[in-house]
Amino acid sequence: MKVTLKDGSIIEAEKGTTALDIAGKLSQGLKKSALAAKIDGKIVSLSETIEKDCALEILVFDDDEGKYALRHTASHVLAQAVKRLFPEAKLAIGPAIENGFYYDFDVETPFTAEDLKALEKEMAKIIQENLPVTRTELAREDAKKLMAEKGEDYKVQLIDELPEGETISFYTQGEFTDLCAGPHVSSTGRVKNIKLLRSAGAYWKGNEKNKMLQRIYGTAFFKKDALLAYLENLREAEKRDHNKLGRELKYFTTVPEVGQGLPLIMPKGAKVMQIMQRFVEDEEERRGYQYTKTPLMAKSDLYKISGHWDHYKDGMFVLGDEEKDDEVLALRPMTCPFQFMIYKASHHSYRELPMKLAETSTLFRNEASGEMHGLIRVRQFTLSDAHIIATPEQVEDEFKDVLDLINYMMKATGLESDVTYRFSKWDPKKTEKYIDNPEAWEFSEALMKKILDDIELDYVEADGEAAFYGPKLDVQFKNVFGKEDTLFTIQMDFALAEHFDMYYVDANGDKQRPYIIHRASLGCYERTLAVLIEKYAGAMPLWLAPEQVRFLPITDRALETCKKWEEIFKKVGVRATVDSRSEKIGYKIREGRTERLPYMLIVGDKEVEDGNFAVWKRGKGDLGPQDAEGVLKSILQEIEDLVIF
RNA sequence: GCCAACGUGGCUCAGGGGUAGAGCAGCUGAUUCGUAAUCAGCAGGUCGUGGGUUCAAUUCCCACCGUUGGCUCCA
Repeated sequence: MKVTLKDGSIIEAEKGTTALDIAGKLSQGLKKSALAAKIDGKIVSLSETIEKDCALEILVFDDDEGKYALRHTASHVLAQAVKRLFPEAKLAIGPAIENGFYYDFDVETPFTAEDLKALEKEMAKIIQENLPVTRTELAREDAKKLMAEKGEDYKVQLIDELPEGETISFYTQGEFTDLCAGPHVSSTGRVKNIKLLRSAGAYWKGNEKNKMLQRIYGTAFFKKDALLAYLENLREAEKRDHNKLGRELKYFTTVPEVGQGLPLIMPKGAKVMQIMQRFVEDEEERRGYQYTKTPLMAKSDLYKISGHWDHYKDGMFVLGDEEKDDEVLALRPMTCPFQFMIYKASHHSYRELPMKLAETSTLFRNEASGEMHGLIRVRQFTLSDAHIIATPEQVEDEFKDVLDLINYMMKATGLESDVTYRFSKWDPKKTEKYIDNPEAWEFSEALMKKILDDIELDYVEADGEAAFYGPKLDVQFKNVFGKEDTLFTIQMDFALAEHFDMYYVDANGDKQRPYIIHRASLGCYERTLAVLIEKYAGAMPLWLAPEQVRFLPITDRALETCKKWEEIFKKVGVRATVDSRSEKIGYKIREGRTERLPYMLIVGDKEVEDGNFAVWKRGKGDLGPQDAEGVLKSILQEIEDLVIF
């Protein structure tokens, strides 16, 4: 029997040898670090026997599949520990996920921090016991019977939902058996380094109508050092949390009297937002966008036309009572219907298209209380919003132009390497969530896919993430906790032009329906600010820094010179201040460092005399004395280089 | 909205059934200093809010509000 290895070499093996045996033949080291195998492209456990010629790859922890196998087994070890300590717990599901694993349990009382510690100890024991993990297959009825006997109602339900003809497999380690497709590592001893991170509630099958189960999150690594490094990383990342750092650095605050999800943006935060807004508005006007200013609220009539009343009412702040009042108003959750009314206020020729209407738009969404998070999920936010009304022929180019604009914004803010793209599609099963027009969905999703493939964008597809009126391309960013949020979005809309009866007159004098692209360019400013704080750990890029330069006089004798230069810097547009307090220079520098100032220019008797600044630069430290005018010029140059490229 | 943890001066935190403490920040004064904290003094809290238990509650119990991590939802 011939087995082809990853490097193309072929070795002879007897029928019935296992993947692990072959790993051992190759090297003892590989045998030790092997976690799973890939046979003819299929991921399997190492205990899998090989019966015919095949291609074999031994997977280790550095391979994603190896990682998943190890962490998947770790989740079984957790479940086994839970069963030992809490025999009444019912098992739900327990997959490996990015950076770790979780397992959902149905228990009477939620797990406490002490429970997690005890479970971790028990898991260490199970790992110590080094129980072999073995696979068995059962017929559907036998599988159901086995799980029903054990009282595992959720597993019975899972078996019922498996498609006809599917192999039903179980994995057993010691006294513990779990329904599972695998693959797993060969024994519990391979799991080695585990850490339980937290417990949290989670709905069975992710549906809020179902029972809430208790989920335990954990992680596992092959090497202890890697686990420790990962935990250290988590702690480091949390220090960058915008919700902590943004408050510490006085970018924003919240007070109970104002309310949840309603942050108060402080001068530093407002300055960064203002800089971004000016940048966005200038750039968009250059690209042919026209700015509008529309009301923050409207009668319910408007939202009824757009469909928001039917699809989005729960998310809106409604002023008044539909039963009692003649007129019911609502704060706007979106800008589109308002700008559509502007479009409709006059007749349009195809010659005027594409028409690009932009607005720096404040929106209101009544998020549920548990959903608010710092500046990332709020109830009022300001979006650099726009709607492009175009002929069908123009849609493709316009879509590409929007992507180009977004790219430019991401380069300017330095976020381009931190984002991923998500092609958000509808879900035909969720009819209540989406406009019912299957052909239009199929058509617009196909069009969008063509554009994305055309420009060779690297994206993932996500079902059920579309807007109610059409598919989207979302630009996603992960926060310090690894949670993903949308930063920018481009949405294809085939429905609202119809709802609003928008049209243009074509070359033949006939009325035609335009296409509409909804898009946000620098996302919403609150969220973008949060993302920037996290990415830069509060050290804003020079062009966005609320305070770019601070002059530090060493003695009061240098104060006049500092004030004179402050005026000059301000005149040419550099945001500069003077720290005029009678404190020691070390104290002022320490404070400037904690505030992440990009530049501190220190002026003492020597500098006054020589016309120099002693330059302190963020990330570089003391650069020594430099010619004052030269410093100003180089700072101006540096700012320009960051924005124009 | 659901599951859980948490809530003590502006911030970080200690304490704990007999009405509260530290450091930083603030204020006042002194110091004029060369690259991460000068010294001294002063002031600041009805311990998130409201109920209950108790002779007595900031501490124990309940509700609400808020914060945090998940779930659901979403820019």
